[in-house]
Amino acid sequence: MRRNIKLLVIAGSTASGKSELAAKTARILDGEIVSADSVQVYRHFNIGSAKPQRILRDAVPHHLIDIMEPDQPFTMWDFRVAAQKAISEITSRGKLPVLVGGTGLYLKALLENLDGGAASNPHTRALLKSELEAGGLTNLYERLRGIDPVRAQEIHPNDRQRIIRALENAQSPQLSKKADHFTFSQYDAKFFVLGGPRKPLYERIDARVEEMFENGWIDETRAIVDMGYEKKCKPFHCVGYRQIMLYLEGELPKEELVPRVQRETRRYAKRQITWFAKVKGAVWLNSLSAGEDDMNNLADHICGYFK
RNA sequence: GGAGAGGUUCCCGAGUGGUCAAAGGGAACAGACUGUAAAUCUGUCGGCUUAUGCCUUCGGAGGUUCAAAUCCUCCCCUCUCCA
Repeated sequence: MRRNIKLLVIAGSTASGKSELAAKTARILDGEIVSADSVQVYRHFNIGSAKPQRILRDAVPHHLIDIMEPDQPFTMWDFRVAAQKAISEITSRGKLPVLVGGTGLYLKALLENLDGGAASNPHTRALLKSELEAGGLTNLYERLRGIDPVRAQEIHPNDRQRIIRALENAQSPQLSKKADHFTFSQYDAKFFVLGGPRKPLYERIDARVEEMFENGWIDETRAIVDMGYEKKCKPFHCVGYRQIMLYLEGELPKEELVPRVQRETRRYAKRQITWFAKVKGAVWLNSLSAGEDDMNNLADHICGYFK
């Protein structure tokens, strides 16, 4: 099998400067960007997901942004399929695919060809959720132990989300197994992680969150609600939108909103960093020194790997 | 000036003689991660070359006791009410 599709991956935590740097390098290398971001796929969630600015998007083609409505489910599997498609289109044009994003699982699903098990089934999931409410988590966990003790071993008894998924998977008929899963990656990816010292990163996050609120994040959220989307829609549950929803419902005082979102964003960044720290062969670059010249240098540095 | 209430480990807050390095929550730090992943979950959280061990800690200084965050004395500070 071919393993020759070259890929540039630029990962990193929120506010690490991925989008900007990716656009720069993509322009130099004649590439197109494929976003690996679980929230940017959703339309209308613009400010809070820090979608790349218009200027960047006009300068370089971006894929997998604004492809879903807020009430549509989108999973790591959907990402893998969509990204593979986008990548093959890009390469067929003779361009370099530049994966950019902070969603570690998505990147992994694509790069390592995770097979993911049975397709998620809204019906069984709903059933399991009602069972959870009726019988408690422990019962579900015990059941999982009976059906798939190996998987149960890997999951913590408190992890309701994974327990439900594991049961959903275990209870599904085998036919749902994907036939086309690869045993090795078809991609030859060069993986970069943007970041830097924790302190400046956190300062940057705090400042950016504040800026987002100044840019009308609350109004944007309210507008999406007014469009008729229910709060159970997935993107409403991510960092920031979630807290804004609480505020709009009167559950969170206004003066606590911004600090709260800043804190959650910092935590999110930490989780991302923890995730990327495990990626083998990744090259870490300090992107926090901020200056325009520094960014250009970084871009040149990255491009050096593709000559 | 008088009457009450209170000062506990980074914060909030339990604890009124031993089972207390001290519940619980928060914050912080670290980690996990195969179809919700910006999600979900876990661990650590006074110090010590890591121990059924030692040392330091519950406003301060003394005292009682085999033993005190817990009892007594004095002092300092905070809050509420009355003047």
